[in-house]
Amino acid sequence: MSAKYNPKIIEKKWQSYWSENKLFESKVIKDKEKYYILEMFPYPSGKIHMGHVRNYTLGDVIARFKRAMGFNVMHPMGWDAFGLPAENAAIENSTSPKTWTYENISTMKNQLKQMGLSLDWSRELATCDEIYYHQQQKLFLKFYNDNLIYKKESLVNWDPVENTVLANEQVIDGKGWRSGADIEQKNLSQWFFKITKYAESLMDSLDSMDGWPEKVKAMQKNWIGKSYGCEIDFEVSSDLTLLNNKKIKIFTTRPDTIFGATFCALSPFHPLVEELIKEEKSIENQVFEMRSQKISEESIAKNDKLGIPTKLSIKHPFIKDKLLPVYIANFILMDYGSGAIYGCPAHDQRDLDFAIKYNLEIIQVIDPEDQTPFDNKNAIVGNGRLINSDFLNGLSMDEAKKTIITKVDALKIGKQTINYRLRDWGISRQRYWGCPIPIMYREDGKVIAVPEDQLPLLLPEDIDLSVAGNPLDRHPTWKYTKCPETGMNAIRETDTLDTFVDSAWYFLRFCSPLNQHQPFDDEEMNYWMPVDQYVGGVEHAILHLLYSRFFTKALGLENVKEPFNSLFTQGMVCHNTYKNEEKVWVFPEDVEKKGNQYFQISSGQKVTEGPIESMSKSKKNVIDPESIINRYGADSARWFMLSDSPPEKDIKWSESGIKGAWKICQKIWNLIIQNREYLSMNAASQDIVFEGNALSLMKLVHQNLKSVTESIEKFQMNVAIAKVFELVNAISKFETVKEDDKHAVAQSLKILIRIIEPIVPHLAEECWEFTNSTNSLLNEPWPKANELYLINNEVTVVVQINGKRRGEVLVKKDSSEEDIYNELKNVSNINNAITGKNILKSIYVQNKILNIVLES
RNA sequence: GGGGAUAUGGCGGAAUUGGUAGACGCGCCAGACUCAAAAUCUGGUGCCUUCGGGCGUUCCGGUUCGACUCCGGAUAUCCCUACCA
Repeated sequence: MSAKYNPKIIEKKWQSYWSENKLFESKVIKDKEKYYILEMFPYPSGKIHMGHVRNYTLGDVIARFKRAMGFNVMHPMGWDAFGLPAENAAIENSTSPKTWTYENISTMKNQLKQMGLSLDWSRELATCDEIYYHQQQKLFLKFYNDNLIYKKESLVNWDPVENTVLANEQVIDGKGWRSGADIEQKNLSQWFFKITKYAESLMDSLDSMDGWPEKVKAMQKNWIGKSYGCEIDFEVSSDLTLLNNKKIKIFTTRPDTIFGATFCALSPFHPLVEELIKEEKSIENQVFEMRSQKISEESIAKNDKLGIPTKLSIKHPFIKDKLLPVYIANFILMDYGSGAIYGCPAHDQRDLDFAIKYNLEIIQVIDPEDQTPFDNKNAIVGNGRLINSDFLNGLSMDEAKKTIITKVDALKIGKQTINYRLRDWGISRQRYWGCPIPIMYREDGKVIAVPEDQLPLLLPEDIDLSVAGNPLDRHPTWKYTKCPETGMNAIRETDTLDTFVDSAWYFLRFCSPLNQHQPFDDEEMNYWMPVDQYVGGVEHAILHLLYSRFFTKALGLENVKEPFNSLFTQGMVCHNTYKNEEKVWVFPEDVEKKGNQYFQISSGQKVTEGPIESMSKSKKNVIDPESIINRYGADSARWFMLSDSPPEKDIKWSESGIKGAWKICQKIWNLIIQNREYLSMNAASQDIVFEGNALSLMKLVHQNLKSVTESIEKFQMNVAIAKVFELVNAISKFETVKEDDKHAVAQSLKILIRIIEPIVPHLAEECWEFTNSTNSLLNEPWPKANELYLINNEVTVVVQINGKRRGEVLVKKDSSEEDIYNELKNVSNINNAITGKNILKSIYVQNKILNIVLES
């Protein structure tokens, strides 16, 4: 027991103690209420970063708090361990993805342990563990048999140099991020999860998910993008006999504008275009060019609207002999609606731009409510009544929509439809370091699922990554196999699964991570699921969270309809950025301030301060958690992560912030040291009736205890920290005069120690030792604020005149309005203000406020 | 273009949900200790003031005895999404 606060020593000591006594290992206890707290598991990139520190500290506070509140807490941790960076790193460092990944896991696990997190490491899993992806392959087969997986041709970004598919974010300005090659659009046969089958259900349950931030729910709703509309078949009229009388199905959310339709536009990927090319060779090149144009996301928005005229027309269903010309247009998406639209230029800006460019007819069919005249430049999109529309004239837009839908339905040329923006989830990746897909292609062309008893289908380890392309595809033996039924030759699927598949069910696996026979044990799963609190970054608001919800629904679990009861999305960790004279980013540690100017220490160059941005390696504005823990200790780092900003908002890393955290840790330690003999006093102090200063202290302590408890429950950790500060300051200033005072201090300190444990667990444990308690701190229940100290016999009532604060009076609790007026006679300025005036009204809120309204 | 969020001192941020605006921290100022500095401790700190007060939660308006909080409008910033028919 040294008198100096030494986090290095005490943090090690308690981490070993917790681990040796397996204090955070969890198991099913039937008659105890469970609490499953989960933070998004990390990708093992090498080292933990400040974002992890914040995320996991937040989760840990909740885990430790709930534990103290008497819950049976499960708080597991694992690794999102498959993925492309491992392949790249393996090439750079001439190692294997597997070695690289497991080495990183070991480093990062060690770092997480140094943070003092109350994690149940006995449940640790990595998605690249054979035991994990074995079970995942079984899930794949289940979904395959349930018809939730299918294969189809799909466009991908193809890097011709690396021989591989790239994700959208790996395509920068139309070029591959590594090779710099022009990226092509290639049609590849790929596997898909039928997530769209659950679009309705995924949408519906959002409304009842009260524990989720509105923001995230809104993002998911937009992503699913439900819209009501109408499909209408148009008959083709053409000189090309092969295409004449064919049908084009269009989707529209504005069937009311059908009389304003003046052209039809097809996606360049529309099946009819394929046929058209055969007939109309002259447009083939134009179509190919248009197809290849869709490369980078940003360039799409800037693209002009282009159309290729065709020899086709479609017949207007309600205007006899009216033909609408058919164009192939670059702004029509094949995978939304039916890949074909009719254009109504007067009431859609895109259609109008297109019509102007190609000199097409423009017919106004909505007379807007605000009577704005149509200027032929700005489409009228607001509400109004129908004009120029035959039998629809005079109707409102809603009435017109209904009328048309009824009509096309009766004519059997269309129907009302619901359309979703959500698309099926493409899960094929032409990559090595991922879960192999248990499928083979037999020589007779049949697709065969690998039987369950032949799983796991393991990744080969003798691979060659030095050549571009997928090593599984090039492997000399791996992909060759035989059909288990017929013995015919077969070739394995060489694509692996998207890593989002791995993370779409890991929360289920945590319930029984060692189970060799099934993905999860039903009994354990039914006890622990759903996750009570999920904590992670908002960047996963859509994909990961939607996929996880889809998996949970697709598994058809009886008792679990949604995986995450509550979701908390924490903000990012930001930091100053600096650039030197060469416009090169400079590490903050390499910057010193002299006067008003910044200089780079290593080069002596002048440095300019850039904007505060989220920590990222590329901008070099990162702070290494490990060095912070070495210098200040994990408790200080934890404290700072919680103290400065509300958890949902971004926090700015600052030297003064971490120093402040260090200071308060030290202050608490010194406070305990100074009063240690009181802490070990053995009197039955609970029964003491405190008076005077001691009573005031107890009141403050219990009020703050209540606030801290409520703040943690509301995730307002910064407020909880503020209340702890008040507590520490009050106890520090308290002077022990009488014997009872010592007991008041002892009780206060014990409460203090207990409630800081979720925040600074090592410090708290070390302090708790002074109490000589037989109960270890972790088993000490969360204290409950004593009602006795929460009640005040005297209250301050604020007195307002005409709504403005003019003074206050200290009165007995529950005093009447009359009592207040009596007291006011002694308050000169108020008394002066009201004497001789006519009191119009007097509003009195007991124990709070008296507002006197005077005649002016 | 569509959707969402936010706006409070020099700074990060509180405010029991309509009832003392600015808790707590940082910074700053003053003092104590010190030969001195660091550290620590004590006190002060929204703005203006003729010391009576006046003004203050982005701006304009409304509801109310009373508005940071509710309603209408404007501005700014941020995030998501993006030719979704």
